[in-house]
Amino acid sequence: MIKCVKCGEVDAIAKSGIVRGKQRYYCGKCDYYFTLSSEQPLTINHKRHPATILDIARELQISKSTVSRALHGHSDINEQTRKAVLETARRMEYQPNLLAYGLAKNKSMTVGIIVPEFINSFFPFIIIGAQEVANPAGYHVLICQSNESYPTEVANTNVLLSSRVDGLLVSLTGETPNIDHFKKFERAGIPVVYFNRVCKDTNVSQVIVDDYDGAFKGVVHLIENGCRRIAHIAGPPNLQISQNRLKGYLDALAQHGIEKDDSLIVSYDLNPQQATLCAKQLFDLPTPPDGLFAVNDPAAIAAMLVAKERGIKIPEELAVVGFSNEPTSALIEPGLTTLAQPMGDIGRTAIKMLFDQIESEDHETIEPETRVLKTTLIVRGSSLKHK
Amino acid sequence: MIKCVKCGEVDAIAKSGIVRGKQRYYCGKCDYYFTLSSEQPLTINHKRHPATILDIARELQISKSTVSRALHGHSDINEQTRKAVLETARRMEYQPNLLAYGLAKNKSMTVGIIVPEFINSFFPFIIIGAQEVANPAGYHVLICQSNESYPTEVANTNVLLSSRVDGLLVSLTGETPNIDHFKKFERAGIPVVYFNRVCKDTNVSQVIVDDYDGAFKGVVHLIENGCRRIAHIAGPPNLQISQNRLKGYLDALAQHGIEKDDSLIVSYDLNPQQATLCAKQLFDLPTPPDGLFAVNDPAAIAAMLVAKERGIKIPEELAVVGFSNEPTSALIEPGLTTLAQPMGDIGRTAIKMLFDQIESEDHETIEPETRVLKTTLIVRGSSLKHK
DNA sequence: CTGTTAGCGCTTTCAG
DNA sequence: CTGAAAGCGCTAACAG
Repeated sequence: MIKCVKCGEVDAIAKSGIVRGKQRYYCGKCDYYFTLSSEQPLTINHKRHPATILDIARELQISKSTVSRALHGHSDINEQTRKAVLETARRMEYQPNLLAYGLAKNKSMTVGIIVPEFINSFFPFIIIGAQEVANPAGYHVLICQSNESYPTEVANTNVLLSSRVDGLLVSLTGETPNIDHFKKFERAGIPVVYFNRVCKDTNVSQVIVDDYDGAFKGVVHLIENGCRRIAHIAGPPNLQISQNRLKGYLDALAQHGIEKDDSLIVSYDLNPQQATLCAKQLFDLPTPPDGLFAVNDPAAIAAMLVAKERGIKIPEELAVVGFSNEPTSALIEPGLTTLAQPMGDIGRTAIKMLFDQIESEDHETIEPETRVLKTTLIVRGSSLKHK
Repeated sequence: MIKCVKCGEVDAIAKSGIVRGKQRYYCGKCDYYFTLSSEQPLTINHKRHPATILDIARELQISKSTVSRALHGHSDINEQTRKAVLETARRMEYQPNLLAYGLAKNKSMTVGIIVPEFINSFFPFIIIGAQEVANPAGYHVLICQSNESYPTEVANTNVLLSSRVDGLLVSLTGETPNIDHFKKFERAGIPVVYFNRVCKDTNVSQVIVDDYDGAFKGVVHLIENGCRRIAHIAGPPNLQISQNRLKGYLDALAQHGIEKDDSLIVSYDLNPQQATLCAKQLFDLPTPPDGLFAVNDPAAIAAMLVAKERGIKIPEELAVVGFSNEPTSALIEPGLTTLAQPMGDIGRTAIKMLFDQIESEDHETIEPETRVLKTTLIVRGSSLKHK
């Protein structure tokens, strides 16, 4: 309710245009034009209730539809009105209620991302890449950790479904047997892009690196450095990365006339302790390996620690190659030779593909696509026998 | 012929009255009541529209309030009705719409957490601790990265305000000059708990470690190992951790009769590259240090790399102590002596304090509290001159 | 024990 | 260019 600043009248007050971004009023009783100075205390009590568009509307004596339009820079809006709304919003510390927005638009402006863990730097780098694209577009990223546990991954999908995410990025756990739990998203019309740890299912969008090629390059590098008995700490068999890296390893051996020795291939479930056990098992072999290709850096590093403990000299007695180029690989001694993955690119590419699907009116029309990025062999001390 | 919808039995089926106009059946084999409507194909089209309580209500010919009550295990509900609702919900793949729930209850079941970065493992471990408490309580954690940038931190606060988080956990950036931007939460009645990187403001709830004590212990350890010229790579002056660790360093020196030398104290803005520069500056001194206490592990490790590059022997010519016990500290060579922080505990404690405030009806009544956790000196090779 | 009704804050036709 | 009104999915009195 507006009160004339001159005579105090409340009934005979009419709006009379907007000047300098402020609503001007006219008092019919004392024939006086005035604007409400911004010094006036606002009527909201933030304690009870954050400012809403209705508060702004009331303050300005306009409708909330107009406020909504002004806030979104709708074209059909008077410039003065727009300014006044924006100014009042600022003064009231108005923050749009994303819950209400999401409910009305059926769009949460949030994308989910499920990663197996974020203690190592690999997934954080990917998440950062994804956020670099998402945030400027006005989207938030809801990060879930499956903790390498299949049930947790399933639970995560339900959380994200409840949060009504507009899209989902996933890297599977080492024990995920199938992707049935992601079919729910498909049914709900929510696009999903898999990255890094994907499943056999080819009918999905995914971003991966050329694991076969990377593994091949890594193992060839070991062979060229004189290794003949090359062991492999492999990943869980359900993951494509494990299968492809194993294949790259095997093909590199075959192509160089080295016979495959099954006792040199041990499987690791991505659990750090198990990597240590795998390494011990390999070093306990009657004829221990002179080279090691591990499915990832943490496993390679765990093996290096075991080797050091046992006095096995790296790289002289054992040359080691990892996968991913975790920052730690450059810090340990000797430095770990590894296959660098473009982590930021993986995140950016994956979320761009996701946005393509989100933005396309009809998600069906987008063909599932597999984007394959390249790895780079980073040579460090752990593999250079002759030097 | 009637078939049990649960176990498929056909013989042990009996009629069991009529509920809401439908013939109800009872399966004696699996002790289950059902009506035939459940056999009918569901009417929802998930593509257009995920199941809502209204869909369940229509299917069961009951009101949506009843569905709501059944779903939340409200006591005043018929057990049979509850079961029917739950079963239908399952069949319809019903997922509660958190946006609608939040709007209605004015509670998003989400707490925000702002961390400066999550490439190092320190903050991830804290986040995991927080999630361990939050998830079982039905809360989600919305993770924001301020990226050590004050403007980004301010932007993050607005995002979280819009998301209507029920509470906030924050660790400040190295350049945050004040906490005015968090006052918005106070005004909105949203509790905030600061952790690790806090501000001078004592009138807030916070979880920190005893930085002074940790630094003191670390520096005394260096002195006891024969260091006399101990340098300090200090953190940004706006942070309490920097001030307190510096103070611990200074007091340890004073208490052992070692005079303070300002040229041995260099300040670092938490930017990795700058740590390297700081180290170089110290090693370029006419009389270089024989000991180094760094405000955190990344700085200590950066300094160790510079030292190695220059052929400075660690620990013989330079003993090093870091802070936090990042996993990498155990992997580099020599191992980095450091002050372990109970990261999981920090996260768990902080979010418990937050929940205490969220759950208390009147947030005002909770007195701001500062919880101080202990650090532990982890001695590794980087500091053991006599061995 | 269950149904009715009125919002929560925002968007979005549809009329002016 | 602006307003009125309906509705997004859910909760919460208030009646029965």
